[in-house]
Amino acid sequence: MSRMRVVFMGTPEFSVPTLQLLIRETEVVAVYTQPDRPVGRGLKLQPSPVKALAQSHGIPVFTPERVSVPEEIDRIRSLAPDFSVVVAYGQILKPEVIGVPKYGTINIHSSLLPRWRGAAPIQWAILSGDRETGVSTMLIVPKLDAGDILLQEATPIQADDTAETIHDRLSAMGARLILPTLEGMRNGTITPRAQDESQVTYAKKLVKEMEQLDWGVGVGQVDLQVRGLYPWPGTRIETLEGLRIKIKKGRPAETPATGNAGTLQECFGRLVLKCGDGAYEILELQEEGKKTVSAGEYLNGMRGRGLSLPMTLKGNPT
RNA sequence: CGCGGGGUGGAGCAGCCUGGUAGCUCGUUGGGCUCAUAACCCAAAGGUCGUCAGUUCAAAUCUGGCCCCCGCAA
Repeated sequence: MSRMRVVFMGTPEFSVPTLQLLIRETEVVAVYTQPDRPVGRGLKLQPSPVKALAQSHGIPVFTPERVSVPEEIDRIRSLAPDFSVVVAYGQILKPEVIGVPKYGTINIHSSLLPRWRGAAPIQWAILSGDRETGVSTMLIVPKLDAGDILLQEATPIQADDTAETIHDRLSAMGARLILPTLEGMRNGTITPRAQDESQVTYAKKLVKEMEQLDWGVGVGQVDLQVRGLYPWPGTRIETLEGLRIKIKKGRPAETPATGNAGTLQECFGRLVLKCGDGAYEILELQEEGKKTVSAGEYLNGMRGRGLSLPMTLKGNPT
């Protein structure tokens, strides 16, 4: 059986496992990714993870600001691809681009569609307290994440899962799903399934401001935010003294804390945040400009600085 | 030249502005108390204060170069 000719479109780390697999099992004739961006301290221009991988395999890489222009469409057409595979590319494809490949343009989306169409499906699944999430392969249509579903695989969201752990898991799961999807589409053994529009939810893009913790909500919701927004944008609290602290890891406390909501306190040697309806134990945190430390280390440092608990947080509960 | 914080015994921090005995909390080791303990008490070990050079009678502290780490922004 001849190897399938694939055009790959993707950009971040999430796309890498799928590209790796495609490079091994198919003929990747071209890779499209976002142009190099200034990234990191010093704002040096950095290639995307996808670009770095493709180049290391000698695959032609294209980084147009807009892929849906005649020049690029002609180029893709000349490559005569069997499929285009799109994984977190970061550009909207026009119908003329979608229509080029012989068997179709396939997308890997990190949710169990029709739930969580949009930009941040992993985070919203956690923030909403979903019991499970997963990946879907689907046909790309001009409407955002609305194409027919091809294959899906689910994974439970555990109590200690964060957006980071789910991201890594779904990234690998997506890669596992791509070959069966392509083969199924080429052989006609997969029947595209329309999304149930009544079940659609949208995962709107995350913004920096979401890091601000509303400590007036319940402990359960605080836990969902800490895990769902980790590692970005994270969860931040600020004390009246002006300490700006990011909660990196935590969990609902085993023992209820006394005192008012919105105070940071020490409780049996543990660092605890009193919320609307209980106490949240902070396990790892990071003060602005400093490195991440465990709660125990942070308490030690506080004593060295002459600071003492409890401390009151800024912000108003809803 | 994007903005900013930091490198001090094993860990996390203070001291630096206003140069002149190395401080705090924890950990480690030994001893004590206790039926017992992650609790408490006593004692001890452990640091060329990132690095190179300069100023000075004297530098963790002031000046300049270099290395490394981190936050923001993207």
